[in-house]
Amino acid sequence: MSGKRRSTQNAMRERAAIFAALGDETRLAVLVKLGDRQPHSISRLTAGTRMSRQAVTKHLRVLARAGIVRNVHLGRENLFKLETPPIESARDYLTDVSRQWDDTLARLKAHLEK
Amino acid sequence: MSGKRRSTQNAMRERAAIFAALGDETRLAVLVKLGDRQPHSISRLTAGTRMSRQAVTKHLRVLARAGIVRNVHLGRENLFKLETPPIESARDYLTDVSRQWDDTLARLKAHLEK
DNA sequence: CCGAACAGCAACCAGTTGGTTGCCTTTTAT
DNA sequence: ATAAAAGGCAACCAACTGGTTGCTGTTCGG
Repeated sequence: MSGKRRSTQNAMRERAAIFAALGDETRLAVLVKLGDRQPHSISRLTAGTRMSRQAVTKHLRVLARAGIVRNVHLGRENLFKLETPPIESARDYLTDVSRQWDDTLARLKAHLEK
Repeated sequence: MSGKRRSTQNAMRERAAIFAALGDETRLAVLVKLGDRQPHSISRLTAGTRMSRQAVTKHLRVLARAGIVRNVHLGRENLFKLETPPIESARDYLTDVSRQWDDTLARLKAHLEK
């Protein structure tokens, strides 16, 4: 059915968005800072960065759109924290791509040994 | 030492390049086609793509520069095949990021904050 | 209450990306 | 020997990205 095809294409697009979000050095640096699982304010994430606060804000928005990060407003601060599920999904996808051939072989073998 | 810091930054840049290369829907589609571990010619990869051959060529070059794909000229054909090590390295990095505060991250953070 | 800290919005800019088309070279097949 | 298949190269284009600056609004601390 074409419904299935569309859903896989959507999944594809989401994955591409996740990888694209990860495909920037400064965003990876932000993720490393968020790796302590604590919410960080934008100013905090900007400190020591040689970049403007707005630049960091834009990067955070990219990460948020990809679902890699989630934000919560607390008082005058906007706190961001790491969201692991999409990252894990992307990781699983990479395993699939690099193992496709092996999987096919394994399935074949299992079928033959039945 | 700042030599170590530079090396982690280089690793960072390489990873960003890999993720950036993966961050495009049509490139992911190419990778899926290459998932059978067999070398494919550019024309073959273009077939059924609604895209021009040159567009596919550009995408392949992006993947090649990231080390995800390797090409070999055979006669008049240019054959591309999947190269798994960088993909696996990227996957491992994602596991590190999503894992709770493991020591790889701790070391990375220490170096970046120095 | 008032200044400073935190942040959003908009405009703008240069460089990169993703794609096209046109033309040329090399290799294969008949 | 020659036409078709495979692909490289260059120019060009629109759209997106990553970054800046300037200004405004809100919330906290003294």
